[in-house]
Amino acid sequence: MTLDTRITDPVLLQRFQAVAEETRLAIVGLLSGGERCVCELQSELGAAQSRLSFHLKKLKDAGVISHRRKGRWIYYRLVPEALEEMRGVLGELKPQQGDSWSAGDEVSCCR
Amino acid sequence: MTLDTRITDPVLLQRFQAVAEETRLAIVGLLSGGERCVCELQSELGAAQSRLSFHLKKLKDAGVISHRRKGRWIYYRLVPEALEEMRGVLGELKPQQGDSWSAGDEVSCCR
DNA sequence: TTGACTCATCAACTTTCGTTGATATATTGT
DNA sequence: ACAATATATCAACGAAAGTTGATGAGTCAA
Repeated sequence: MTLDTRITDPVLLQRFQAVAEETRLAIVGLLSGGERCVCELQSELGAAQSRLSFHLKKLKDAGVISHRRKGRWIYYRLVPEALEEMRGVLGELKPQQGDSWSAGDEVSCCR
Repeated sequence: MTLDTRITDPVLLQRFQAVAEETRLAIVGLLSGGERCVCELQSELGAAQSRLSFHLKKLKDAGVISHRRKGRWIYYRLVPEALEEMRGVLGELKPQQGDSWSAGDEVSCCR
């Protein structure tokens, strides 16, 4: 699949949006140490339960995390494939050879 | 530097925020094909000049793109180091060994 | 079944973000 | 110096996102 196709994928955008928030980036950081239940995240982040739930939903809807119930608790964990997808796209974004600053002699662009 | 240090870096967050918007992600996609001036982006994206300028500023403030003036035109291009930084953090986020779903026999988390 | 516990959802509110149109600044050609 | 062009900035507005407190729904133990 081309970069152009991948970068216009709404799901990709949704994933970047999911991660691009302070609390959610912190959540993702914590989950990289292994799965956690909400109450653990709650104490580790010092965030209200309602607020945490809101952010977990964003991450889950974007496919960045998944969850499973274990008794009363719900454990969240990262979805490596989602992170890999973002990583992959970022990796394709490097400018080509010859796109250097010092070149500076292209044709003018407008009109 | 530890993952914890990197993931709490405000600049990293700013970079994810910069990229996590439809127009800006499209800009980044276009710039991966080489530098462009604003008027080129304008026609390629069909976006108003003022709007484009707004988004370019976000990307620039986050260090995701840089610019140079060439006569009347200002050319923007990607900053590979910034993309690499994001990529690097995402790469460290993969869960460790033994963090599998089927394990399911950890101690209970709360109280 | 009742109460305690964990988590999700909702409505109201506040804050942040993106858009638009107008204006300002810099550069070039005449 | 002046007009035209390219881009940035600003203020006003609307829309989207985050926060808070209250309530609902599932689970467990007594």
